[in-house]
Amino acid sequence: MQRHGQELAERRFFARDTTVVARDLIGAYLVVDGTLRAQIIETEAYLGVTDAASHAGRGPTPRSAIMFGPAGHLYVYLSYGIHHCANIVTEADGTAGAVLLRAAHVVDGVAVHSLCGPGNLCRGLGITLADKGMDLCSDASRVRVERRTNDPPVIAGPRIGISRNIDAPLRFVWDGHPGLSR
DNA sequence: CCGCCGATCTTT
DNA sequence: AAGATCGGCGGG
Repeated sequence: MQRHGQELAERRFFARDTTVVARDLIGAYLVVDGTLRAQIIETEAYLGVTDAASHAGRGPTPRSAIMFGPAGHLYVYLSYGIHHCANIVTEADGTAGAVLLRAAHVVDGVAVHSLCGPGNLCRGLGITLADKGMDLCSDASRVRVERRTNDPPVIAGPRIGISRNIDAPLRFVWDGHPGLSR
């Protein structure tokens, strides 16, 4: 695995405004099992009780309670009974928020490829419901986040695949990234 | 308890 | 355009 030397994201990085974190995560690296590196190229922000599209939009439920907890933990849910979707919890403890990881560009030294779509991303990185609640800020966790060292061009737009609160520009994409084909 | 429907993806 | 596939959640 290549050494990049970036700093690992601390809890205070995630414990900020969800929209800001979603934008700042573009270009950051997911490091999985210490062997797989994937640079994030697309995210979406899901807010708290004010966001009808968010799982936290109607207050905490057994599934979404983790979104109200401390930042830096992984919120994973099952989509359409088939796919896993991974989020990173944001905001101060007690305030709901999470960033959905939608696409990443894998750089493992041998094969370089993109994982487009949240289900494909989880599949490619081996993230399942078993990883729900994982603390990304713990040395013991198999998934870590490395902060980016420079700012890629980022475009904001409406989120994808939702039927409520459809206009809010809470989707963030690395503008012009070659791996972003669908 | 029952029924609906989704932060998706693949195939037709 | 539609099917796979199932758990969470809201209504009764």
